[in-house]
Amino acid sequence: MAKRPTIHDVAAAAGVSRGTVSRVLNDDRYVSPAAHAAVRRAIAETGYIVNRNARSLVTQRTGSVVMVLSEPHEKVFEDPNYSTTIRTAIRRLGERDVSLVIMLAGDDGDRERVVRYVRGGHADGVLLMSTHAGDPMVDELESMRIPAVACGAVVGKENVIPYAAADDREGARQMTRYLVEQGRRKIATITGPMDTPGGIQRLEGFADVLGRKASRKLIEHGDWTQLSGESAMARLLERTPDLDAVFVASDLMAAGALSTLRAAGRRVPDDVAVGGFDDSSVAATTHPPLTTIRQPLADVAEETVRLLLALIDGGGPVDPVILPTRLIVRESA
Amino acid sequence: MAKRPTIHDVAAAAGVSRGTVSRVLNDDRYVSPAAHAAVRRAIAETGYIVNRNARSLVTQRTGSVVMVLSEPHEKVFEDPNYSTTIRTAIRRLGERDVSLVIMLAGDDGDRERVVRYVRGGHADGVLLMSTHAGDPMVDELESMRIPAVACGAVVGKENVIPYAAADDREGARQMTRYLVEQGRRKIATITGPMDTPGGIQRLEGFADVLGRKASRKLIEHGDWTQLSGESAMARLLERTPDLDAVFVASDLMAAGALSTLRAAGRRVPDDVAVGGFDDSSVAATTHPPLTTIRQPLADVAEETVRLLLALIDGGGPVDPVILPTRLIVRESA
DNA sequence: TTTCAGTCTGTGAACGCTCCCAGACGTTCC
DNA sequence: GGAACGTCTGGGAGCGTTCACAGACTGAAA
Repeated sequence: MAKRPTIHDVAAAAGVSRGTVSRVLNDDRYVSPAAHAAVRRAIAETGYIVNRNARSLVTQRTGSVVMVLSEPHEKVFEDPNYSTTIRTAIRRLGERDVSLVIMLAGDDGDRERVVRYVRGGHADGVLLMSTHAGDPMVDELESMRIPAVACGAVVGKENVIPYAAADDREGARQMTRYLVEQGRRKIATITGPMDTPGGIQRLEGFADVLGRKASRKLIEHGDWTQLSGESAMARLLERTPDLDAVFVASDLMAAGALSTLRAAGRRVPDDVAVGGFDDSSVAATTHPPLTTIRQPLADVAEETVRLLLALIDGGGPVDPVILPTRLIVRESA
Repeated sequence: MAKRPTIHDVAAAAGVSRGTVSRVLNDDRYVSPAAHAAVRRAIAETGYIVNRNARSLVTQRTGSVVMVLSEPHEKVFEDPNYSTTIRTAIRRLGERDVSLVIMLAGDDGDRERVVRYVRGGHADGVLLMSTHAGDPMVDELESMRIPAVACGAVVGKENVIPYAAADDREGARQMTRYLVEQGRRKIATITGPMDTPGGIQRLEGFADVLGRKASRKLIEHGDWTQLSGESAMARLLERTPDLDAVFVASDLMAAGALSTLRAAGRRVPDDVAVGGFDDSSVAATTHPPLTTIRQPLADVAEETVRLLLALIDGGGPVDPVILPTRLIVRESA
């Protein structure tokens, strides 16, 4: 790679000093129109690009943000929701010339690496994804005072880590109410992990509507994966063969539930109605297509990024943002 | 954030000079066991972490790699294959303490940003994903002499940008041969975009087996999306209503083709056999489950990263790697 | 003893930027 | 006419590293 022009070269070409070039670069006031023009021209002529390392060295700002994915390696990304979030984040951050570094936090080694990375001052902010309750990494990040926000609440840290999220609880209520309205009488649910907000709150919403009818026998837990949906459904069927509906806390698990039901010879929705959650891409491809709850994922991602940028820009504390969900009726319920 | 210890502090704590600390940090020879131990202890005591910016400033190495996703924004990540690649890349790079920055290159503005980023020296290497033929960004990157590899060949640059890929052509042959062996007589195909290696080579493999029987009338093009699979299938059915099999160049498009076939009242596989490609997660959830070609995606990703690291480490030119595919028989064919 | 090679250490000089200060210019106002 | 202020500019210092070099200390060979 050829030697790149430095701020010195630009200054020389423009006939001004480093200081002046730096001022126009950083949009400072106090630079004359003539100098401004000369510098702009010199920048274009020399093809100058500021060296972020040198800049970071003195400003202590890096111009990058790290997204931390707290899933065991084999599960990361299985959920298509990640995609939307990552895409949105990259785009919005990119507009501000902030770059996105992605790190995995699936095991202790990973988490230590994340902490070291952040402690090393390599990121201006942290974007937490699917962080589980009680994760010690969060405490460490917290103690460093680095701007951090979560996409979806961090259970137990709702008041210390700001977040944007869909209204999981109300979404679950919408679906449960719908199943009730459809005349279903024995409604079961497959929840997500109970250390995630989606796991907890979607179950709460379910219970809100059903009250005492939401008995322990009608509740099974999964871990968001398709496979876990299959086995949870199997357990439910065994315990309560006469159930006539199931609210599954994610589309992917619902896809798993569907295959178990099919294998067991139950017709969907005739014998058993199935409701999903997410309205992810799988929802349309299952057979029958899933009736589900749409989360405004792109909006959640946008808001998360907005919160983080606000935090980085040093505005005071920011408030969590909760966005409404919507029932999407297809054929499974 | 509290003031972080510098190499100076470590040197003072260990009773040696900056130089010696730097030497143990960079695993240089010529440092006495006593000094080495003292420095190690001082590092632990002070909680010292090297400042990458300062280091990069002098070494011209950044310790990060940028992955460039060349899809229009709305399509990025629709293909679940991305996930595997990203996950693998993060993991393998992480082991070497190299971090991964992800950038989108969906429009001209994006591509310019990527070029600026790389020209700015912010990455030690570039990992190209789904780059389309004739992309001017590639020429620019090439002219900068930055280590670059592609995950899947860059059409037209096969000899200048090293890559790792699945054996698309042979995979297509495997599927086509299988359809022929099953007694199918009128076999159509839905290809990917003809400026991508998967688009081109899977069609070539198809033609390899069918010879002159692969007539223009039996070929339709999609753009990897589910929707494009639906419409391509519709066009095929209209033109050749009596086709009895279709090889679709991706599972996602195959899912689209399946719904079109279902809507048209064709039974799969009885009336029409459908073969996919990728063995991505959708393959198992379609109805019926897709017979498809498994790509060793994780291996491809591993190899891509390996190539890039080799290039960065300054070994001479590296050779492309092509990995074998495998037929997975399910129910659609 | 001198010479030499090998090991180990400290130090000044970069790397490319921003920040801060001093100073040169106007103006405007008393 | 000079004080006071706002605008604009240049240059030194410093951010935290690595690198190259010089020098000190060994032990072995001449």
